[in-house]
Amino acid sequence: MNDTSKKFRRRAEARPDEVLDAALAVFAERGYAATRVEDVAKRAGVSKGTVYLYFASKEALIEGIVRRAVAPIAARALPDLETFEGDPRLPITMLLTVLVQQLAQPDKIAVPRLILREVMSFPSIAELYRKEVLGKVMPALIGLIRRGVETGKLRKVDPELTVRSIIGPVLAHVALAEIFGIKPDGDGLSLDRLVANHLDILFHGISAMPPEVGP
Amino acid sequence: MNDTSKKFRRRAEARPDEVLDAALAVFAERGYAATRVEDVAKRAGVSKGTVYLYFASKEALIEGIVRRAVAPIAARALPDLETFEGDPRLPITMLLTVLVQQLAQPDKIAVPRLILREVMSFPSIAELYRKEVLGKVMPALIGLIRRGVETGKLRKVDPELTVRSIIGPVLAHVALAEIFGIKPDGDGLSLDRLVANHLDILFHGISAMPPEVGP
DNA sequence: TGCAACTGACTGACCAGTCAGTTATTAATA
DNA sequence: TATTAATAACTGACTGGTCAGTCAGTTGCA
Repeated sequence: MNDTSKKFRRRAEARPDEVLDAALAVFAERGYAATRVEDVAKRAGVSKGTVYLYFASKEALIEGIVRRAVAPIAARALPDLETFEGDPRLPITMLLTVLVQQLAQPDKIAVPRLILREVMSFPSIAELYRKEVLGKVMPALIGLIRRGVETGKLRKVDPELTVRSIIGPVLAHVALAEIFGIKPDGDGLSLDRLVANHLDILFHGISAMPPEVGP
Repeated sequence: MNDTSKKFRRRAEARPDEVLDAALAVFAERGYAATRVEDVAKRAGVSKGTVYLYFASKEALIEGIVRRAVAPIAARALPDLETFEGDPRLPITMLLTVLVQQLAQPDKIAVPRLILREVMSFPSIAELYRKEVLGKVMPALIGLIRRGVETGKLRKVDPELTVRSIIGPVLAHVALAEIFGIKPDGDGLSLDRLVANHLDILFHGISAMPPEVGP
C-alpha cells in the first residue's frame, strides 16, 4: 500500500512537496495573482486548511517553489567554472549549452517562466535568486573572464560588463519569446541556433574586416 | 488667470494628461497593484469619480501611460535605420547610444521601469509594446544586418538572431540593475561603459587570436 | 483512547467601479 | 452690470464581489 492510497498520513513528509507541485502547476497555468489558494489545495487533493498547515501564506508557496528549484543550481556546474584554467571559451560554451538544454525541456522551463512572470511582484524572490544564483554564477564568470584576459587568451575586455554580453542574448531571446511571443522563423529548437550564432559573434565579432573600426 | 487656479474647467483637455502624470508617479512609487485609484486621484488633485470620467478602468491608466510614452518612439530614429546603406556598425552604435542616453535620464526611465515591472501582468501592454516598438525596431534592425551581410560589410550571421546579440547585453544590464540591484563597481553612468564594452565585443569578438576556434 | 492530520464554513479587510447629488462656469436675459 | 438658467465638471459615500487566512470541529490511524 503506497502513500497516496491512504487518505491521511501521520508525519506526512511528502505533503509540502505535493503542495508545491500543485502550486507550480496552477501558477504556471493562470499566474499567481489569479490563483486562489483553494485552487492549489484542490489540485493537490487536499483542503485549503492543509495548505496553511504547511505554508504560512500564499507568498510562501511561490517562495518554496523557487527555493526548491534554485537550490541545486549552485552545486551543479559552478566548481568547474571557478577553477577552470584553460581556454575560457570552452566553459562559456558549456555553460550556455547546458542552460539552453534546460530551457528547452518543457517541464524544466516552468520555474524560470514563473520567476520571469512574478519576480517584479516579489522582492523576496528577486533576493533569493540574486543570492543563490546570480551571486554565485556571476562572480565565477567574472573570474573566468578576468583570468582569460590576464593570460592573454581573451582581448582586454571589462570582465564585469562582459558578463552581460555573454548572458544578454539568451535573456533577450527568452524574453522576446515568453513575454512578447516573438520567435525566429524556424521556431523548433531555435535556442540551439541562437547559441551557435551568439557564440560565433561573441568569439569573433560581427565585423568582416580584421579589427579596424573605431576612432 | 491660468487653468490650474480654477477649480473646474470646461472642456478640461488637460485633465487626462494630469491624471496620467499622477498615475505614473504613484505607480512608480508603489507599483500598480498596491496603488488604489483614489491614490491616483489624490495625487492629481481630483476625486476618484473624475478619474473614471476620463479613464474607463484602472487598467486603462497604465495603458494610457504606456501608449503616450511609446507613440513618439517609432517616429524618432526609425527612418534613418530603415534606409541606411553604409556601414551598419554606425547606426547600431547610434541606436544604442541614443537608447542609453534615454535610460540615463531619471525622469525618462520611469516608464521603461514601469513596463518592466508590470508587463507580465498586462497582456495588453505587452501587445502594445510588441506592436508599436518591437514590431518596428526589430524588422528595421534585421534589414540593416541583412544588407550588411549581403554587401560583405558583416560576416555571415543570422540577422534575426543577431538582433538578440545587439540588444541583449543592454537588456541584461538594465534587468540586473532594476530587478536585482546588481550594478558594476563604478555605478555612475556605467551604461556608457557598458555600451563601449559591448560594441567592442560585438564588432571584434572577445577572442585574442584571429578567427580560429573550431567546432 | 489519544492525537495527528485534515476539513471547509466563516470572517474581516480590501477596493474597483457607480451614481445621485453638488459646484463652478458660461450664456442668455433683464 | 446683475440675475438666472442650463449644463459641464466634479464629488465621495456606497455597493458588490473577491479571497487570504482562521479555527472549531471531524476523521482515521496507532
